[in-house]
Amino acid sequence: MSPHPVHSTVAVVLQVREARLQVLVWQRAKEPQSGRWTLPGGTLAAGESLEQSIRRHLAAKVDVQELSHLEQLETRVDAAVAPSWQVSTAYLGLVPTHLDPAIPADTRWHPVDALPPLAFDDGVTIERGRDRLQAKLSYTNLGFALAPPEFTVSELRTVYVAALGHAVSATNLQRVLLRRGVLEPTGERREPGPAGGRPAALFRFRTRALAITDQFAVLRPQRAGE
Amino acid sequence: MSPHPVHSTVAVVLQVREARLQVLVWQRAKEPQSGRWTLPGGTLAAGESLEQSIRRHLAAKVDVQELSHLEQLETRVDAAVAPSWQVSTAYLGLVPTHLDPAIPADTRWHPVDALPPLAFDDGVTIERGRDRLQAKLSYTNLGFALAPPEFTVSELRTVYVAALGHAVSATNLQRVLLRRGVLEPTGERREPGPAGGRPAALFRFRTRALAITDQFAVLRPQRAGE
DNA sequence: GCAAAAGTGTTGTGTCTACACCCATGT
DNA sequence: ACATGGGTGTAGACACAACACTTTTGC
Repeated sequence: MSPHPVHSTVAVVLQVREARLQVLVWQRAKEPQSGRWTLPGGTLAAGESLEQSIRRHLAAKVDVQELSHLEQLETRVDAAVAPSWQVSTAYLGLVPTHLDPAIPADTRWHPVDALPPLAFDDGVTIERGRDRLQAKLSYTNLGFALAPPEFTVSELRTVYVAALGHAVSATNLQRVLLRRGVLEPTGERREPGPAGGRPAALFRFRTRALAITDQFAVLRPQRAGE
Repeated sequence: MSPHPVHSTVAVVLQVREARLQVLVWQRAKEPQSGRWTLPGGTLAAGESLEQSIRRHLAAKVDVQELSHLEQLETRVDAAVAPSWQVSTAYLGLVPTHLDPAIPADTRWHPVDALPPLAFDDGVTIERGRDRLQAKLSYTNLGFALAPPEFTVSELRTVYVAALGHAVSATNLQRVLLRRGVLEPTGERREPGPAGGRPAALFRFRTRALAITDQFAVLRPQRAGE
């Protein structure tokens, strides 16, 4: 066993596709765990940061330009990998619905609630990524990372339903996000389809950088006062 | 430069001491950064997990039994350290107020709002640890990790004030934590001091394991319904 | 006119802060 | 009695879910 561990970075890349939250995974051709699916990633090179590393490895799978958000999840020592001693840092990456990145033949999108057999602890890592996404959808503007640049409220609703895994009321979605100043109307409207219906107003996220919009700041006095 | 990085673990150990939130730091005797203060920690050994590693290194500074909470913060590649290539994983550790761990001569507690010159990026790491603590005090029962086993509401209040850095109303603190089922009365009372005053009821945290007590779960329907 | 889809008005509920007031003790 | 510190009652602000209702379109 070498004196220093091999450090690798992996990513849970999530996107809402066909109204389901899906994760990008890659099928191992070689041992160990041949045939099983794993998260994309690879080893850390000298002189690069962890974020540079995961972006470099993902570039082989997805166009990095298409990642609308990337944040670190957790680092752990991988137990089972026999000869080499491995430390890996997991990231969460998000891709907005209007993009359909070209991916290599050995990779595939799988719904996070119907995963194939996974290698190592990747199942746990995916779950952690999904939990993080779900939590941040509630108290930040992270929706921008899943949604296209412009959308109607009901389009945004299907994204939230897929990501959160429960029903979401379009009425309340619109009101919450407008009240918090997360969405703004573009002024344009989407013309109705052949079935008719009132034309829908188009919205966009006011900013496309992560911001906390619901300070769960209990116990804080409201009038100034440090 | 070796082919693999050296992996080290460090910890932001926080405790409320003398009504201020303080962090345990250690003064470097050797270059690089001799004389500056750094976070305790050390290199990862083969066969141990990251959590085992940081607990082992901390054992030299603080009795590990006294850590009431330990969670991972962030991993990053340390830039400046000249010859060796370093990756380090930071943890947040908490010590309850009723303990006063014996610490070696080269370590000291420093208030997080009045820090001495720090080596590397340790200032940023400490800030991140404090932010995490402050956020979790709002929506979890993490107060158990700072508070002694039993306490009056006003004692708990001073802990929260020190940790959060802003005024906290004893009235509201009691009500919020009781409503959420975080605290429970022990049934005992604390006799008043020589100045008199009504005797205070004693409370304890109902559980001393981390639990989310305020689901910021906006947009979730209240009647069942997946 | 009628169906379809979007959007608004309104009500009820719960959680929170703030502040007035009451309670139990020592001197 | 009165000072000291602990605890409760209550009102107002706000955010939210739910649901009825109205608006705007196609056929």
